[in-house]
Amino acid sequence: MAQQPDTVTRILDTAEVLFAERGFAETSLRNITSKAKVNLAAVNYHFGSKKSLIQAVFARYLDPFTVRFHAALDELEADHAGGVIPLEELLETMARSVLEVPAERNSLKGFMRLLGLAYSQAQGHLRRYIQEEYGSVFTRFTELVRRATPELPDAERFWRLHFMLGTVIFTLSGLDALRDIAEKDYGEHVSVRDLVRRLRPVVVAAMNAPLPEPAPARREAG
Amino acid sequence: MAQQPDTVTRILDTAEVLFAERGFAETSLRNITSKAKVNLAAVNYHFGSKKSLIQAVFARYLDPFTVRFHAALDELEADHAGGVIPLEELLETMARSVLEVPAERNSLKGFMRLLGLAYSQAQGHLRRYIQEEYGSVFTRFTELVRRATPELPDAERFWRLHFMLGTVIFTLSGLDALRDIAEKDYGEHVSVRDLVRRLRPVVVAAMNAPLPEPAPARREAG
DNA sequence: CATCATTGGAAACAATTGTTTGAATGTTCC
DNA sequence: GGAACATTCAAACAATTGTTTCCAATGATG
Repeated sequence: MAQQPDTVTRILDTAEVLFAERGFAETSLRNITSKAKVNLAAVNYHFGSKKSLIQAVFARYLDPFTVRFHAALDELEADHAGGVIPLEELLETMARSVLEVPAERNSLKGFMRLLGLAYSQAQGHLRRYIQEEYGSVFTRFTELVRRATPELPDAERFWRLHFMLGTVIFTLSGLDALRDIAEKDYGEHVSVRDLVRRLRPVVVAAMNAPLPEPAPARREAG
Repeated sequence: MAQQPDTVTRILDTAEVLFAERGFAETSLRNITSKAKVNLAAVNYHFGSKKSLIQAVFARYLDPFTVRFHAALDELEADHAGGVIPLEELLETMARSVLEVPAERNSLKGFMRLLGLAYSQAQGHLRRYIQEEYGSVFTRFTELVRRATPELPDAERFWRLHFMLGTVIFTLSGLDALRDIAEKDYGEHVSVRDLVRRLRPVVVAAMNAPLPEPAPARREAG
């Protein structure tokens, strides 16, 4: 019989799945511990609190991701030796880094749902935690995007990046439901890699879209 | 002194705000009733259960929205007398309909966050409720989009519409946080209408993006 | 006047929550 | 072996949850 993973890993594995399925508040520690076949107190013993468990679930993905992404960006910058890295390559690199980490554990879908939850579930502590721990890698990325799209006003680029972030997170986090519909209506099985392939031209076109008409002059308050 | 709205309205108003701020599970009935200054039992008396209250909050937006949207589409179809309605006009009409309803109560932001929650918080009953009650409007809309984009394969259009749905919901539901950043970093106050203005060219470009390269032939399983 | 739906208040309900405790067990190292 | 430490376990804790009940007051409707 295969050796059981240790308690900490079992808790993380189970918590990850349940959080992704139901959200944080809707998943009790008893749900987790019973499904993981560990004692209830084990969570507080190993992680201290439910909050910390949530953060630990994210850290297990984001720590290797940031390492990998930084390395990939290093390589990319070396290849272009001080020059500008084209937007397509930046996006490609990001997509590859995001896909690689959870691919090792066949949990891409779960990770995407977690990312979606991190944004949507108001859980203030999580947003703060992610921002503080992993903000720098995104700052680096957006700076490279800035150089790749010099014609875009800063504010416009900021918003478009978040538009695309929404596209990706929303789609991949709701993937199961959407996949069912797509398969039923178009008889087409969709893998995550198919989705990435479909996303590529859409994201590029969106980032390169013409600038919006300028805002109408605001009337002074009477 | 201004006449207090009746109990049902006070509950709905307060629940809407609190749900949008913290999510459904994180908002207790006692939170709602104490802030709304109504008795705890009033919720179960008027709505039956917390689930029904959640659905009622949504219905208060979606009922007038569907009426308005259907009417706007009727008008649009009449204008184009059997012909094809351009994609831009369809999107414009949708945006206008979405904006009009909550604008009357100055609660656009809250409504958007609610929409985001409806998708992200796994709350199965809510998704089912919305799908069953309001699915037909979206079916009608997507059919019109189909005629406006005949060059797109059906599956591709399906995915791109959901990409854009993600863009809009994600952005508008996280609006407060994003707005703070944008205002701090770019000294620019962003209204919802500004966002819609910025979204327009992005969404159009995304829908009209070139088709992705065909999927690589799948190797047969060995 | 009588009837009935609505409000308010307080209390209790049973269930579930995250967390803590203290004893039992296992593991490690001298 | 034995001391020191880490882990597991069942049980209990205090707090909060959605829901129900009972009773009194109110206001509108017939």
